[in-house]
Amino acid sequence: MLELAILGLLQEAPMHGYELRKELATKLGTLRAAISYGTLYPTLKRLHAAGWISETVPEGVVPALTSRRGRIVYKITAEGKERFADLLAQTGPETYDDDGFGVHFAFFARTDRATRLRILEGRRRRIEERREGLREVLARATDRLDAYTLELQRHGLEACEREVRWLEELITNERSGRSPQPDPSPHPDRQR
Amino acid sequence: MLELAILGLLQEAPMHGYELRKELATKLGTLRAAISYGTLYPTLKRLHAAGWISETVPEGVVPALTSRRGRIVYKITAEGKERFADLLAQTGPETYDDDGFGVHFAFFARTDRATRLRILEGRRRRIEERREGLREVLARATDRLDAYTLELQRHGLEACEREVRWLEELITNERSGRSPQPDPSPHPDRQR
DNA sequence: GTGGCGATGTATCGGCCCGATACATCGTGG
DNA sequence: CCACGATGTATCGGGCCGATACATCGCCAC
Repeated sequence: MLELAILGLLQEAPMHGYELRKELATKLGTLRAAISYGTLYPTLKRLHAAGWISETVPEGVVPALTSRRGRIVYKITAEGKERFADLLAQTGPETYDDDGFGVHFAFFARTDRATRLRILEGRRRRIEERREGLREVLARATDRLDAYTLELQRHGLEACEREVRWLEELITNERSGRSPQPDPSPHPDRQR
Repeated sequence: MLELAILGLLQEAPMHGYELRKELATKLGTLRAAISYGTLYPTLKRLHAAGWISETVPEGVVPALTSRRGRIVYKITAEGKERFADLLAQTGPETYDDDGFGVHFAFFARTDRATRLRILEGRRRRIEERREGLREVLARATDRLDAYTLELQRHGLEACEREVRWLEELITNERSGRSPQPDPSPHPDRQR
């Protein structure tokens, strides 16, 4: 999952670890807590070993002057781009859980409409199941559970209902073409 | 975190693993996906090693007849109850993240009012910070992010605002004593 | 009656990810 | 001139997950 997110961000621009972590945090918003370095660096090593990203130590225009030391800039490779496309297109069950869906959604601008629809519908189904489970509990176990636990269920149920409505709206928009412009062309690298 | 949840459930009634997992799933509702056995059994071993729960193989009234085999019933010990009380009362930063808060809230019926208030307020603060972060991003980075990413942030922001309102309401109730009856007496063991 | 099948039940393993920790450099302001 | 906060890379122990394996129980179809 993190692999997909990293590849996606590096597709937009090369970056070093610290920067990557911040971009990750803003791009993924609420759906995932800020990634820890204890996760990030090992993952970057893994991606490098797999040949999907390259690690380069940038030596400023004049090495002796601009030597910022340690900074390692990661850049996606051609194989990495293929890998990213594969991950983006696949729609397994893990695509519909909270983390998986969030990451996929964050890169919808690079996903084709058919896949977007499949993911949105899969996610809706998943949330509907969760919602039904909660309704079940609230209907059957009102006496077995204390007031706080019930309140927790009620709040969870409300969140599910709201998310389903949100997904419905997104699906409708996708179908009617009123969706946000996907901009399928690669992002121009941002200046840094 | 899982430790707290297990101890809490076993405080209500002795159980074997399978049952525990189901109770865990309903009690914790949305806030935590169903716990995996790959987590549950090692954790139970850990709790047993620490002396907080006991493992017993129940031999039916007449062993040869009712032998259901393997089933291991876990029961909380006196030390376990102390441990549970300690965990319930402590309010570190991990008490305010999604998982931690959910588990603590689920056992609010066994928590004293002062602690409940502290936790609710800590949680509110945490969510308010998250909310401010999202507002920041939405205000400053509208041009840097694509429409889908923005929609994700917007949706996250809405969820934060709603959760803050929910917490406000709970806090008000706690302060005015209109909160759900805490029922501080130990649950009568359910028949099984 | 028996044979399969879904629910019940215990258990392990590889691997992802986290929090804590350590350490070095840079820019700024006291 | 030096202290401190932001920037930056890296490791380690441990919690938790999904996949997998395997055994039993109750029931229904054949």
